[in-house]
Amino acid sequence: MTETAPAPLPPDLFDPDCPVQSVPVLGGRKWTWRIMRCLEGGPRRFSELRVPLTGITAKVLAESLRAMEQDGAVSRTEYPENPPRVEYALTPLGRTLLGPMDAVCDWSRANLAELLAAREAFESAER
Amino acid sequence: MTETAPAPLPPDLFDPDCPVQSVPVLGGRKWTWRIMRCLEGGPRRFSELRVPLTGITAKVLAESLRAMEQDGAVSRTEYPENPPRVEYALTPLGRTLLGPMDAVCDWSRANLAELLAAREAFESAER
DNA sequence: CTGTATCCTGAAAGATACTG
DNA sequence: CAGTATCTTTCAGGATACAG
Repeated sequence: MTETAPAPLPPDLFDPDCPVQSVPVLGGRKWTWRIMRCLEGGPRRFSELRVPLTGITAKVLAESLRAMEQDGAVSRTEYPENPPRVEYALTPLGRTLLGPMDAVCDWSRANLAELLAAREAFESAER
Repeated sequence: MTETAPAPLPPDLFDPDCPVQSVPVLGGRKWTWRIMRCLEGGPRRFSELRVPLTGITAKVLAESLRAMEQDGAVSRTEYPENPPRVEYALTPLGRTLLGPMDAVCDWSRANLAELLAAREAFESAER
């Protein structure tokens, strides 16, 4: 058995219809992770979100929030006042995502140095 | 204390230089998660990867692999044979990412139904 | 077999101006 | 305050052909 027998592949995960492919809420959007973090501490208004999310435009924030609302991770509450007030908050479903997100964030922090070193080494090797 | 005092925001995570912002390896790419999974069982050749990754083009696979190699998550070993053989494998660093990835994948599987329901409810409410 | 070289498309993001 | 309406930019991704 010295032959390199190809190890078996995981069964699912490879058809386009697999749940994980939709990697919901996180799907390719740039700001979703940070928005989730901003809402972690409680409900926030539109303008309150814009402050910590440096550089985000109103348009992109509105689009992102609507996508997250659509996926059931964020709720939007409109108060019929003047001037208008709207509050965004994590739903119970959204909160359950914080744990898995932490796992990835912690990994990023813990391995950032090694990762940057790898990038530098790659640069050096290429030239 | 009936006033809605804005809860404090997490300290970091919001400046553009924060480690987590680079969310390495995963950064916005469409195929990285699946490629990681394909390599989980052991080293694989370029053409072996193309099979389970239905629909990926050679160009995109090559680009993705190079990005992952650059981040130190994947190693590339070239064998000077004819015809040429190249094997890709997860590095030790890459392997440590599998755990956090599992957390998100498991979440996706566990909450897919609720998520799809939320999308339908959103559709209904909009019209 | 393992890629690269072009060209093209589409979706997200950014800039700017304006509205209820 | 909380967005929308346009327009432009950017870049990952896809299609196809070709190369070492």
